[in-house]
Amino acid sequence: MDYREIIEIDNGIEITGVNNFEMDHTLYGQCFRWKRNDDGSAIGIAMERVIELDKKEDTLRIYNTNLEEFNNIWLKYFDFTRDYTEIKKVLSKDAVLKEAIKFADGIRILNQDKFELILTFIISANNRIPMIERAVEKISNLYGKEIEYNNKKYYTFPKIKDMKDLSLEDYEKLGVGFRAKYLYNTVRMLSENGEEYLDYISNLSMDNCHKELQKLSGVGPKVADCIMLFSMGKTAAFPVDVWIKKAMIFFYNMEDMSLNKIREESIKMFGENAGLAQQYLFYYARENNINI
DNA sequence: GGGCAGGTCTAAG
DNA sequence: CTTAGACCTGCC
Repeated sequence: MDYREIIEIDNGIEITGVNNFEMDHTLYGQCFRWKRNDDGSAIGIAMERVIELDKKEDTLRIYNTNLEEFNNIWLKYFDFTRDYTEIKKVLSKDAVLKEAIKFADGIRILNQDKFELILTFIISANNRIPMIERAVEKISNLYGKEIEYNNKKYYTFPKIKDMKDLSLEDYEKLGVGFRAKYLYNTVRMLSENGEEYLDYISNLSMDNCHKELQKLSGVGPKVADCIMLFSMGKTAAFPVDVWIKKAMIFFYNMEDMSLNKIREESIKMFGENAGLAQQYLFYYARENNINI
């Protein structure tokens, strides 16, 4: 268990005895809708809600929520049903991971909305984070639901039904460049496949899920792995991007082989928690700006 | 100004 | 099944 007790406070909840969670390690790599304040606290729009996070020592406060909502939504979203101490113990048998974990020991996997993950990570392909954030915000402002918090307006990420009738021109106005047609095709396909389709996919085996997701326009092996890891609870998924490729070659002396082979080898090495290993390694590699 | 960014698509061997 | 090239856009 990665926390001790949860109590309701004024306009929120307080979780004490929090282990294995640092906001800086978790919020900004997997999601594009968290904003960091200067004091380290954060505000984010997720699961059709706005919440604020503030952590001091091992006490985490979540504002604009309550106990019931925490149990129904945020418990799963922040992956508090998983025991990271145990996972880290297993992964630490690997010397490289032991170091990487020391460096980013507060990583958790966020269990996000599937549709949001698909669209935002299609946009992420060969793109920069500020541009991705801008596009995701634009989509939300245009097609999401307006919600108010502290006299300010926020916009949730839309549902499939909110976007199913958009034209290609609508997508081109988002400033996503060549990815506009990917989004257009994917939303149409998801809409045609019906509401249950994404739940159906998420229940498939690793390999079948990975293959099925790549039928979506703009979804290749890397984005498919991100979707599986960040929204479908598939912790064995191992997204291979340029940084992870560098890391596997640099730290594990892997040959400079194809991305798919690096993926296969890594999943073989790290097993059911390969995705968590990927997160530690990604953070480690990127923060240290390793070069080969 | 050319190069590049959390890859994917397409065409061709 | 594997692999080069092109690709929007904005910032260095």
